This record gives sequence, structure tokens and C-alpha cells, in this order.
Amino acid sequence: MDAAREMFVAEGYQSVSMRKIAVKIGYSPTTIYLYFEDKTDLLHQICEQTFARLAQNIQAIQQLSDNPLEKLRSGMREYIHFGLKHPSQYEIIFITPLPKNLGIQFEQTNGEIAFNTLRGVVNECLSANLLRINDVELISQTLWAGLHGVTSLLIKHGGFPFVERDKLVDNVIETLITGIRV
Amino acid sequence: MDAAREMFVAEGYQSVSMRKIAVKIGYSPTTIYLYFEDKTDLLHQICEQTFARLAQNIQAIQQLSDNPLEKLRSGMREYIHFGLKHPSQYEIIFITPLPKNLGIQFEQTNGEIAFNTLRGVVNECLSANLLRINDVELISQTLWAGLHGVTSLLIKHGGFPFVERDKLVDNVIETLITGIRV
DNA sequence: GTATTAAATTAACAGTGTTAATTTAATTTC
DNA sequence: GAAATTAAATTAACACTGTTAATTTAATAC
Repeated sequence: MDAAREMFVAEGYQSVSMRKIAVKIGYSPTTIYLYFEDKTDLLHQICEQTFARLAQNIQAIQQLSDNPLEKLRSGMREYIHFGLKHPSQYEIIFITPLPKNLGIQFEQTNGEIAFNTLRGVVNECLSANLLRINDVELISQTLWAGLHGVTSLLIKHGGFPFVERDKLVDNVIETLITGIRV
Repeated sequence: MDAAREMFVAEGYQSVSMRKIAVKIGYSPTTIYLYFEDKTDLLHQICEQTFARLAQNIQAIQQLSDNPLEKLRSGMREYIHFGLKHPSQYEIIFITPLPKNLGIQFEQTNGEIAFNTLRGVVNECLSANLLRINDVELISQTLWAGLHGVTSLLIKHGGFPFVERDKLVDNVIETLITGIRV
């Protein structure tokens, strides 16, 4: 998994063949199939590892402040930051189409843990009467859409003449927060 | 191109082989290479067609109102609507990783025309003193990020328990507009 | 009707994910 | 310690993939 993750990150999922991975770990290609169902299974298991890190990072940030809105802001920043720091892994998890599979299953995975943290912070903001709308789920999903949008655009559309990266990231976050506040 | 687009939409870019396309159009696989450099070139040319439709739709909407903010709202809705109505094509253009290529080139393409329309409406809103920040480019890109975020999430992550689709779309739009208004 | 250009094809290469059958290595049983 | 059993890894092969070079078929020009 370490070898595969490194290669996926460096060259992209599609460009890395099972044979290449086999060479790197010093085994024959078919040996991998003794431990993983197929190539997508290998990818899935790597994704779970990465999700775990993201979930952990976002949870850790919640301890650093008492201001719900500030916690939300920090969590949002961490999400985008994580994606931009690990573009290939973010791409694998959130962007790359998974053949056959209809999409990543969120239930009972680290992905859901990360999202639940977001739900929690939004709920805190709501309890503090800081939000315009009384719907945790709707607001959480709206925020996620905004975060995913800027992250995936910056990762995938390098050809587009974006404004300075931090400036755009900050503005997305502030626009979203301003948009949900009372 | 018609055959290829239909198949890409129905089965996905990666699942459609040059040989399959050849069978459908009744030619040998290599004949396609007389008219397209390679598979990605074929994809690119199809993308340009689709971009043209999106650009046209968004421009047409601008004629329907005089209220800048209402024009912005309608344009945003059309963008998301277009993506959700043609998920496979949106995926091809904005989500699917293009091998080799660093991403779609926007300059002098229909993609840029569409984005320029957005810039124009944002500029109108700014001229009418309706916006919080005095930066057309920053605001336009922020809005695009939000639009792309909700569109791509709804398309790609079918497994996630999203709230009712229209409800989420509306809330993203209203959150973004509220976030950029004075 | 021949020469020239265009269009399309066949054959082939190097690579892909994956399966079945087989061999090598390690472990258990006597 | 030798034989039997289980585990681990490998080789060979299948049915694909995108793509190139060489060749054939069709259309046009003179």
C-alpha cells in the first residue's frame, strides 16, 4: 500500500499499472491479487488511510478554540489546505472517477467521520444563534460544496488564470461564512 | 464525434475504446486517427461543442432580465442545471482527469466565453454598488468554485446522503449571493 | 485510360487488468 | 528428521487497450 500510494501520488492512478507496483515491491504482479481484490480495492484501502488523516486533522483543530465560528473557519481552511497539500490523494478520493463503482461509500468510513465533525461545528454555531438557517445538514452540505469546489478547481484546472491562491481560498471561506451567518 | 459523444455520455470516457467507436460508426479503428490526433483530441473537440452550448445558454439568459443580481442568480442556476442535466459531459469537461494534458486550455475557447459572461454580470452588480468587495475576478472565481463544487459533488458522489437536490442547489446559490452582497 | 491523390484498412507493437494452473516455500504432523 | 499439508508466490495466458507503419482500396485529375 505504501508503494502504491507513493506511485499513485506521483504519477496518478491511471498511469500506475499493477506491473509497475509489482516491480517496485519486488514481487510478481499477481501476488498483489492475493491481498487486494483488484486495483480499485487497492485504491479504496489507500483512500481510507488518507481519510483517516484528514478526519484526525480536522478533529484536532476543534480543540484549539472555543469560538464556534472560528472553529468552523479553521476546519474549512484545514480541509482546503489538506486537499492542496495532497492534490493527488484528494484527486483520488474526491475527483477521480472510480470505474465500476458508483462512488465512495461514506457510511461507517473515515470520510463520514470527517463530515460528522463539520456537522458538529455547524451545530455549535446554530446553538449559539449565529446562523441564518435552522438546518445543520443543509448548511454542512453547502459548505462542503464550496470547499470542494475551490479545492478541486485549483487542483485540476492548472491552466486557468486563477487569482493568487490564498486570496481565492480566503475569499471562498469568508463568502461562505458571510452567506450562512445571521 | 456524435457517436463518440453518445458513447462517452453513456459509458464514460475510459470505458469507451477507439475500437468500440469504430464499430459504431462502421469504420476501422485507425480511420479515426485520420481525423483526430488521439483519443484525448477527440474528447477535446467534443468538449468544445458542449462548452459552446453552455456559453450560449448562459448568454441567452442575460437578455431575460435587467436586474443584475437576478441575472447573476439565473446564470448560476443555469450553470448547475446544465451540469446536472448533462452529468457525463460535465464530468468529461470539468471532472475527469485528462491524461498527459495539464487541463483544459481556457484561452480563446468557449469555456472562456462562458466565464466571461459571468465576469460581465458580476461587473454589472459591482457597478450597481451591490457587492461587498471591489474585485470582479476574485468574486467571479469564488462563485465558480461554489457552482462547480455543488455540481460535481452531486454528480460524482451519488453514495452520499444529500438533502433534496433543489434545496441544496438553491441554498448554495443563496449562500454565495448573500456572501458577496453588501 | 493512366497517374496521382485521398481514404480506409490490415497487421502489429507494447502495454493493460486479471484468471487459472503450477511451482516454491513454510509449517504442521507423525 | 521425513512426509503431508498449508501458505505464498510465480509463470503462462486471455482478452483487452491506444497507437503506428505499411498496404490496399477508392476517388479524382490529366
